[in-house]
Amino acid sequence: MSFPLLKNFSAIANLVSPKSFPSSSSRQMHSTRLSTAKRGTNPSAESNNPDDDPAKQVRVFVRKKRAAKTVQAIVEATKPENLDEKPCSLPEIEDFAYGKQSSFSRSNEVQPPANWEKVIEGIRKMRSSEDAPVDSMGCEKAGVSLPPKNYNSTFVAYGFNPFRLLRKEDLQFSFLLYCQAKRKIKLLTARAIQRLLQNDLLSAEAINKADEGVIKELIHPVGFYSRKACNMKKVAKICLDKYDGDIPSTLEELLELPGIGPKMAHLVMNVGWNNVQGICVDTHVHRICNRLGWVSRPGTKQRTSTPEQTRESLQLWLPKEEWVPINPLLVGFGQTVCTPLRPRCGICKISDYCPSAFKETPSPSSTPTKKRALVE
DNA sequence: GTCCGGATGC
DNA sequence: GCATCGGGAC
Repeated sequence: MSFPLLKNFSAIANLVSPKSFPSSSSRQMHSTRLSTAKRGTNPSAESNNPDDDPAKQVRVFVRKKRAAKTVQAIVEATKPENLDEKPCSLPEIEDFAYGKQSSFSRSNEVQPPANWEKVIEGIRKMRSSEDAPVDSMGCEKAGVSLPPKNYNSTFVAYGFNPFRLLRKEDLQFSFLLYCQAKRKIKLLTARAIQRLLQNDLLSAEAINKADEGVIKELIHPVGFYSRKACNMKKVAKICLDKYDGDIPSTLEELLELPGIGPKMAHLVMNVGWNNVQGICVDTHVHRICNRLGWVSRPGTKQRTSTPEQTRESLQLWLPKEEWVPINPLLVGFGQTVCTPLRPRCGICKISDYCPSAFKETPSPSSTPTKKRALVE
């Protein structure tokens, strides 16, 4: 089936995942779960106002809670009393105290893993001779070598005319879209952004006015286009209402936007605002750091189970200069050599330093069978 | 047919 | 923890 024409609303409604728009039954479940909290105030009628929807309130509540938790963890880890005991004059810490820059724990208990510099050097060498999708479309590529908030070359790289985007806020917002649309396959993303641009849809204002179905059609080939279109509308509205069409400039506010989690928030902070608060950990960084034995769950030697754990563990020892470049480096490495399935240890030049080298299932057929066996 | 990718709900 | 989202790559 090709992509259906989104002519009528029911077609759209069918496409949108039930999780984005809870069905009446799931809404019922939510209200049951909320019973202790909600029933006392509004026992019977369910209002038509979407803001009164308990399911929505729960989602907002959970999102805020997650955001608060992430921020709290950073704040805790970098409180002066949790850093070195002596008053410290390091610029990073002074900056942190005033909320400017770093949130960098200087815990001296965590020793960097042996040979980590050789590993990074080795990966850099491998990366310079290969070509990974992230090289041609990664956000960092545009950000690192540019002054803050200057995305023009990103757009020029895609054949856009940056001068059509006159206002700084529009650039910021479109950058967020760009990050949201960021995909493995460069052409898909480029075309999606190009189509948005051709329709003058690269500003919060325009997205806010645009029809969701139209946005879906325009970004269609990217993954999760349905939910992304929905989130784009919501983000556009929030950006207009609260940030004057710009995007938020703090981690906490970014995390409150729908569809923006820790990974995206850090990426936007790092590249969009040139304000490094943490490492942007995606599945590649998560997987590779664990394979290398670079990270572990607090107090143990076990692998981390979530990217967030990996981020916290990695930040304990990785020097801050590496916080931004580590992401494109490992993503590229993960796309070409250290692949999720059947890593190519044979061509990997750092396998001598890797405790996981040649240890993961080399046979193509074994993985599905194994998985099935585990499930059953 | 299986994997990918992050956010999210359960 | 695990499924889900959508369609392309393998």
